[in-house]
Amino acid sequence: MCKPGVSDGNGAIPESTTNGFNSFGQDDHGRSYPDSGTNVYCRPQASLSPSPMSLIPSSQPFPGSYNFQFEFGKQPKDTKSTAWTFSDMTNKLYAQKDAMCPVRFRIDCDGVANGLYIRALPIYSRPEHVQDVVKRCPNHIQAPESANIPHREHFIWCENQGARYVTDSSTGRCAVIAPYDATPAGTSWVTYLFSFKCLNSCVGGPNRREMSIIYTLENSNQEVLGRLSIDLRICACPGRDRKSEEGKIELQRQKRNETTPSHKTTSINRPSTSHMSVNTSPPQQPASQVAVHEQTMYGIMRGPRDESREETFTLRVKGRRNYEVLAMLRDALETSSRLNQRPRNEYVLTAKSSSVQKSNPLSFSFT
Amino acid sequence: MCKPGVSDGNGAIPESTTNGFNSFGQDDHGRSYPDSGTNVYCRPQASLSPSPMSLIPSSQPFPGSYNFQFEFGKQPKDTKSTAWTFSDMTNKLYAQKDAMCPVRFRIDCDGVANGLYIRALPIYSRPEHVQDVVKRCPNHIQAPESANIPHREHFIWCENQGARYVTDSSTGRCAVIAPYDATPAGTSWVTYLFSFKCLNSCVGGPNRREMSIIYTLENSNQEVLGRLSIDLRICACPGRDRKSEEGKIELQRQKRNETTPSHKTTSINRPSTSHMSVNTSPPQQPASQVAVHEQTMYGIMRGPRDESREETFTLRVKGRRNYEVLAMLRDALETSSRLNQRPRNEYVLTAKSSSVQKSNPLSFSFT
DNA sequence: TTACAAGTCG
DNA sequence: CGACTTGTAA
Ligand SMILES: [Zn+2]
Ligand SMILES: [Zn+2]
Repeated sequence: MCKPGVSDGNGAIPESTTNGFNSFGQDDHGRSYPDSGTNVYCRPQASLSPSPMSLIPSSQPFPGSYNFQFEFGKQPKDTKSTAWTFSDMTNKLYAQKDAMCPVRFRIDCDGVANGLYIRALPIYSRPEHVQDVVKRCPNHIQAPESANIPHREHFIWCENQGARYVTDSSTGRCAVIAPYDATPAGTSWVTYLFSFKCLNSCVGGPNRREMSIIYTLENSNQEVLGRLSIDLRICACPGRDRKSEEGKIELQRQKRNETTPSHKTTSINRPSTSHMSVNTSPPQQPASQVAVHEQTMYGIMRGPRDESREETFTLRVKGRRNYEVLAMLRDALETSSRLNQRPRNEYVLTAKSSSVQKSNPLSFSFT
Repeated sequence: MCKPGVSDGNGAIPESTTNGFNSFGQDDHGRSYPDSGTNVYCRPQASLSPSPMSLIPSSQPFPGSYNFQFEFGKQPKDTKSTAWTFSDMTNKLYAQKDAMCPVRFRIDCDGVANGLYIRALPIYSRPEHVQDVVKRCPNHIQAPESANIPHREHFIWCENQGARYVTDSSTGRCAVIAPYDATPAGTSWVTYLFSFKCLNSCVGGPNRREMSIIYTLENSNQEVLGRLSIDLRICACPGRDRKSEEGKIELQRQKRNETTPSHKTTSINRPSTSHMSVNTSPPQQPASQVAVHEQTMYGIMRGPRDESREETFTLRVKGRRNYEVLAMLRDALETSSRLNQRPRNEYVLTAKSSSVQKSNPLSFSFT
C-alpha cells in the first residue's frame, strides 16, 4: 500500500463514508445569485430536506501512498493581532478574512511527480450542516471588489498560478484546484497561498457555522491519492479567538479530570498536561494525519449534546511509522469500545515523538 | 400662516436648508443590485465625494397649517423583549426588524381632506452619512422572502392599502407614500403600519449608522404641508437598547451637572431630573415638533467631537400655542447665543405641559 | 490592544 | 431574559 497509486479515497484507514468527490463540473462561469435555501436570518437548523450521504464529501484524512503532508509557513506576527495563526493543539487555522495563508504540501516521490493536483474544498464540520454547500454571503459576493471576478462565489481562493475554480455539477460544491508542481528533489515542499473570502460569522453565508478545509492530493483523473483536513475559523481577531478556544478546551479538560475520578490520565515522559498550554509560537512541525472517532471540539466545549453523535477528531502524527502504529491502535481501540459497549466519553491522544520506539512524550487519557 | 395651504417646506420655522424632496421619480420597478459605493466592510467615512446640499433632504419638523401630528399605537408588550417601543424622552422608535409599528397621524381640517398623502423617508441622521441613501443590505434584499417583491430594496415598508413605493430619480432615495384618508370628523387619527426591513447594524446596508424617519404630509403635487421626524433604531432587542441608551444619556447629564458647576439646571415645578428616568410605559401623548439647534444624542453621548458641529435636536411639544411660544424662544436663544459668541455646550429643553401658562413642569438647563 | 456593541443561544 | 459571541472603534 505504500506504492504510489490510485487509492479508493480511504487509503490505509478503513472508512465507511463514501468519497463523494470524484465527480465534478467544469470551470465556473460566475453564476449569478442562486435562490439557494440558505436562510439569511436564522441559522439553518438540522436540515429536514433530503441529504443523501453521497452529497457529503469525505473528510477522513489519510496520507496515502504518497505520504501526503502539510505544514504552515511562518506566521507573520506572534501577537494577538496576527493575520493568521495555526494551532497545532486543535489542528485549526485561525485567519482574518482575505489574509494570505501560506500552506506547504509535500509528498514522497522519486523523481518528478507529474499530473498531480491539490484540491481545497471547504465544508461545514458539524453534522447538522455538513450537507450544506459552503458559499460566500451575498454581501461579500456583490461587494465592489468582487465584481467581475468569475469565482466571486467561492469561499476559498488560491493565489497560485494555474489555480482552477470548479463547481461540482451535481452537488454545487465549490473548490479550487491547483497543480502540484513537485520539484525534482525527492522530498520537497510546495507552497500555496490560500485566502478565505468570508468571515465565519457572515450572515447569509457561513453564519457562524464551524468549517474545515479538505485538502486532497489528486491525479489528473481526479482520483484521490491522499487527504488532509484542517479546521478553520475566519474571524476578525484570530489571535484572540485561538487563545480563547484553546483556553476553553483546557478548562474543560481540567474540569473533567476533577469531576470524574474514574477519568485517568496516563502520561509517559510527560510531567503534566502542560502540553495543552497555549503554544502560540511556531515552528509547526510537518505531520501526517490519522482520524480517531471522537467528539469534536464542539463536543468537548459544549458537553454532550447528542448522545449518539460520534465525530472525527484529527490527530497529527510526525513520522509515517508512528502514524501506522497509531492507526492500528486506533482501530483496536474503536473495536474494543464497540465490544465493551460502555460509553466512551473521551480519549485524547497526543504524539509528538518522531518515533514511538524512542518512547518520546506520549500521553493517553481514557475514561 | 394657520390657513391650510402649500408651505415652502419650512413652515413657521425659518430654516436655511433647502427642501430637496419636491421632485421624485415614479414607482419602482425593482432595479437590480446597483454597484453603489457602499463599502461592505468598513463603515463609510465622511464622504469625500461631492454631496450637494440639494441631495440632503430636509428633516426640519414643522406642523404646518394643518397642524400635522403623530402618535404611536399601543405597544404590544412592556417587557424588554417588546417588538417595538417609542421613547418620548429621545423621540426615538426602537423596533425589531419586520415588526409592524402602528403610527397614527392627524391634521386639523374642517370636513374631509382630499388628495393628501403621508410620505415616509429614511435618512441617516448624522451629518457624515446624511448624504447616503438608506437602502437595505444585499443579504436581505436577496433573501428568499423578498424575492419577487418589487420594493425589496426599500428599507421602510408600509402595509396600508394604496401604499406606493417611489425612488427619487435624481437622488435615488427610496420612500413610501400612502394616502391620508381623513375621516369626516374634524380631528381624527389615521393609523399606518410601518415595518423596517433591515437592522441598524446590517453590514452593507445601514451598517450601524443612526437613522431617522422623515414623515411629510403632502398634497397630490408632492408639496410639503407638514413634516415630522422620528429617530429610529432597528435592532434585535428594542427594550434593552432603549433602556441602555436612555441610561447612558441620563448618566451623561448627571456627570455634566457634577463636573460643570457653572452649568445650572433650573427646574420649575419639578423636584429633580427624575423626569429623565426610564419611562417605559405608554401612553405616549400626541405632539407637534419644534426643532432646536443642538448637539444630537450622539453629541451628548460621545462628548464634543467636532467643535463647529451643530445639529438639530427635536423637541416634541404638546399644544400648538406652546409650540409657537417655544419656537419663538428657540429663535431668541439661538440669536442670543450667536451674539454672545460664547461656546454653547448644551441646552436641554423639556416641555410636557399642555400649556405654558399653567407653569407645568418645565426644565431648562444652560451652560 | 482594550472595551464596547449588538445579534443570538440556552 | 441573561450571558456569550464577535466585529468594530478608540
Ligand atoms: Zn461574507
Ligand atoms: Zn439587512
